[in-house]
Amino acid sequence: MTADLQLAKVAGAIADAARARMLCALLDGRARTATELSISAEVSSSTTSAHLAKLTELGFLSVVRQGKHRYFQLANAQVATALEALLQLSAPPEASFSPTTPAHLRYARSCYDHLAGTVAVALHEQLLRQGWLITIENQLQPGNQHYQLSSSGTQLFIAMGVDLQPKPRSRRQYACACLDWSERKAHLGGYLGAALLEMMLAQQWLQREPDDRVLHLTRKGQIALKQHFALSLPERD
Amino acid sequence: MTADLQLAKVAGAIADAARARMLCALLDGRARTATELSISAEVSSSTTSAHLAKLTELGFLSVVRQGKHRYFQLANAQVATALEALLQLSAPPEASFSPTTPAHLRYARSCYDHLAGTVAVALHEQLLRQGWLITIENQLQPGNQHYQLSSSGTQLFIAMGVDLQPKPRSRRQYACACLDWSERKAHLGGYLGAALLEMMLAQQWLQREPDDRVLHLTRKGQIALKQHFALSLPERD
DNA sequence: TCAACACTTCGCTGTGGAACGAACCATGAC
DNA sequence: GTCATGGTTCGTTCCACAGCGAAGTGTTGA
Repeated sequence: MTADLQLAKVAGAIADAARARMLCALLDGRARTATELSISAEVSSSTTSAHLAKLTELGFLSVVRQGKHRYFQLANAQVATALEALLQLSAPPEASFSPTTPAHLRYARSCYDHLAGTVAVALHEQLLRQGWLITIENQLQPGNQHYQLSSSGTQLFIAMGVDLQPKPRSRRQYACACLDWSERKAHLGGYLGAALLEMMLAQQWLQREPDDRVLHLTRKGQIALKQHFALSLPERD
Repeated sequence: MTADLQLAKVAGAIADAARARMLCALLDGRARTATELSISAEVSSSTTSAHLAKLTELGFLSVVRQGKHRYFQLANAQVATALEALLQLSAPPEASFSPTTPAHLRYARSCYDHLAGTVAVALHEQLLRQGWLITIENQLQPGNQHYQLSSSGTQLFIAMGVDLQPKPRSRRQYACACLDWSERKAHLGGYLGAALLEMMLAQQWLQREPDDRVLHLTRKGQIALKQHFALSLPERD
């Protein structure tokens, strides 16, 4: 199939009010059951089933069976970032000088399963600047930026309680640069990015807004970022 | 209107075979007449007219009247990058270790009106590393990375014959970071990026493949990049 | 002024696909 | 076993919209 038809097909998967609502609901990276999604999308369960089948078949979603529930989530970070790109387009083009993304979303949010926004970009920069994260030269994939932890970085992450062991047999990238749409700079993605966010949530550095992908940087988180990463971030909210 | 409905609407603009073909045809940044686009899309002129009206109204395209012709082109680089993001999604997700973008596209291509791909990213890095390009701290738009030429950079660009005067009354960014989808790193966008590409094409450093956004780095271009930017790039093709 | 051309508007047709309810298949609880 | 619950499959309805041709508008150039 030619590229243009593929493009139309992929866009078609998003171009429906119900499916768009489901995808937006999943943008925070959490998994949801079909019923939960049918409520978000405001359609019947049978309709939902058809939509989810379509999205799964096209590679937007992945499914996990658990008992009689089926949990759906975004299949990978690429999907999340493409959705964010499209969301940016809905804002009025060239709208004077005001940034297009709402401030609270721009500051800290979840992108699939890792952290995105101003905070994430600042953190990513600091990790590289301090030599905690090292770029791997990769001949096979010169495009994608890949990282590994330096020995000092490993120490730091262990000290903070980040789980550094990816699940066995996982084919996922260990650590890589992921484009931050609102910031237009990279933040940390891959397994390490996900593990880091998990720790930050567990430790209450960040709090999820219920049913939303906005993340709130707590006072505790601010102090911890300064302490562990020597990163001073302004307050917000 | 809520974000999810906007998302569906924007995706809907792309989710049609004819419109997708038109958008792909415009991805190289060149402007085309309605008739040319109707041929690309393989539909009648009346159908084409309706499609183009829709795309223009939604902010995907901009139009310039010239005599009895109407020239259409992508409205801004954000549109081009969002389209590229979607195109990436059509590739099989997590397809083992092979990069998703075809090699010739990944190496050098036009993204709207400036250069993208491996070459563009390498160039962008070098411009910053050598201090020819300087980051502007911008309080109003902390997200977008903006640049200006240093005095040595200005000299360099003038020596190469790049036109450094933006059109008067242009509200376009002078120079900014633009995300490179295949590389996942930034390249140079904005007015300066466009002027640079224009010079490179005029000087035959790069050649356009007819009716395609693939760019071919010529022998002359390779030598010039080394001479002016101290940038050694491998051959391709 | 008129013919040629580029494009738009209008009216009509046909189809893809989104919606629902009812019936059906699982799984888990009792 | 029986019942409740989560999800899918099927059949049907219905509407949005892409498609076309014919007629209309506007511009150029002879």
